[in-house]
Amino acid sequence: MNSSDFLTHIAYDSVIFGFSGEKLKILIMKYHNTGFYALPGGFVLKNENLNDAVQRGLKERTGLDNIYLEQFYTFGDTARFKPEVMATILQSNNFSIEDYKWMTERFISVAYYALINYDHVVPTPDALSDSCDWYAIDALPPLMLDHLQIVQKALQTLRDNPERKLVSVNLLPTLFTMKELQKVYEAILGEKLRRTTFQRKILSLGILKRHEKQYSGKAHKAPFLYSFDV
Amino acid sequence: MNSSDFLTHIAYDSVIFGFSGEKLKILIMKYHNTGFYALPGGFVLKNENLNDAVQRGLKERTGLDNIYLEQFYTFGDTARFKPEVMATILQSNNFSIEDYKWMTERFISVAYYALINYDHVVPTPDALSDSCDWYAIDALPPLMLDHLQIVQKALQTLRDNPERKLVSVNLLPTLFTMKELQKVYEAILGEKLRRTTFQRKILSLGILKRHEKQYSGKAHKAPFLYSFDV
DNA sequence: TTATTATTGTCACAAATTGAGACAATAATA
DNA sequence: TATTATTGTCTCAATTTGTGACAATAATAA
Repeated sequence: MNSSDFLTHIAYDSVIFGFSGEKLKILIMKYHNTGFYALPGGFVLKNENLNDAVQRGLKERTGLDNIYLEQFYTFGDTARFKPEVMATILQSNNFSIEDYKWMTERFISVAYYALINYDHVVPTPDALSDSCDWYAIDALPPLMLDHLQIVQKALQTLRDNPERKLVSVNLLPTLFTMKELQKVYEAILGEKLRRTTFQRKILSLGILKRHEKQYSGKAHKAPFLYSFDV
Repeated sequence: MNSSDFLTHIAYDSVIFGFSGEKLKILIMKYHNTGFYALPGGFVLKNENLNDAVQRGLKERTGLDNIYLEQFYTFGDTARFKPEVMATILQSNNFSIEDYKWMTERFISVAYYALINYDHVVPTPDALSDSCDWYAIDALPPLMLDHLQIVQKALQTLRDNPERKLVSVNLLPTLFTMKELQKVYEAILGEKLRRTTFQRKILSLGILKRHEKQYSGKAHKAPFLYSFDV
């Protein structure tokens, strides 16, 4: 695969949300020697569907495979074009600026978000990056270019329709308790919810299947386990 | 302006919704000599914001100026790449295929929708097209490429959040009656609404300002006129 | 065995929202 | 002056949501 296999001027960026009991976090990559923090992103092959490119690129860059991605906005301001940033990254990785000239041109970036249960995956950085870590959404490092703006728009999109997207399907293990489900909603919405109202509401949607109880060893009534049934 | 001023592989398409008392309609262009029906679309200049390109292009192609546009999806499947279609259009307009080779390459298209009151504007076709007409959403001509799919996704987006986007602002004249407003909602949602419930609900949102009555000359009580107050 | 503790599932009642119809108040016409 | 069509508003029922109460556990401590 070489430079000329990619569509020029088109990139994607992804906001990978993870959840693990308490907080909503985001996957951030750090580029070698530059100190640049960035969202996982990449390019589209000339004969590849845009959506497939995102799946492929994400697998290559983070090791994450087969995750549910939702496109939410395409960023195309000229202000996001900072040729010196990409030049610095290329140089730090000993890529020839001549060969990768197309990478220093302006890009329009299609942004996606994904939701995963981060206990079940270990993201691994690719050759361009020296790390690939989770950061809580209220404690992000300084992100390069307009990536903070991209994160904020992703979060807004998520908050605007938490039920329609059935986000929790991907953020929880197959079987989960009502309390765990509630914590997902609270993390996304950024506010506490009332236990009884939440339980009644979510059950009335008819999307949950009830299973056996979960005996945790704690000194109290054991909660039922649920799975999504849609 | 010549070919090399544009970003390669990036296009936009727009779904312009119009309303005039009864039905929701869409603006469709017809290309010279080809019989192709298409959404108004265009390309992005190298030093131009994506959103500005759409405004500019729409003005050039249809004469519509300064309208509220909302980006809703970016279409990037390889299946939408049909080089022979663009070649046919170029030939029918006596454009040299050599000079406009970039136009026959694959495009990823960012789609926008707009909402306008179509009594107040007269869209006029550009040089590429021989017409620029309104079609009811349930009586569209056969559209080229994936343009029908784009229309359907636009409509879905609109239906999913008719209030958040305050769509009616742009579909109605400055002053309008409650009945006219109700008809807009009915056209978008594709269903009848209950008069009293609708009126109570919309008034409770506090986004309307009441003005003098409208004496239409009909033999019944005159309705108040409203405007949006946000 | 028997309290104790923390949490869960469910119910009950109030408050708020929505559904559905009734009805009086008009503008014009007959 | 009655008639007609439509509008603004009210009422009451039905549904949904907010809020707290409470009994039913699963483990632990006495």
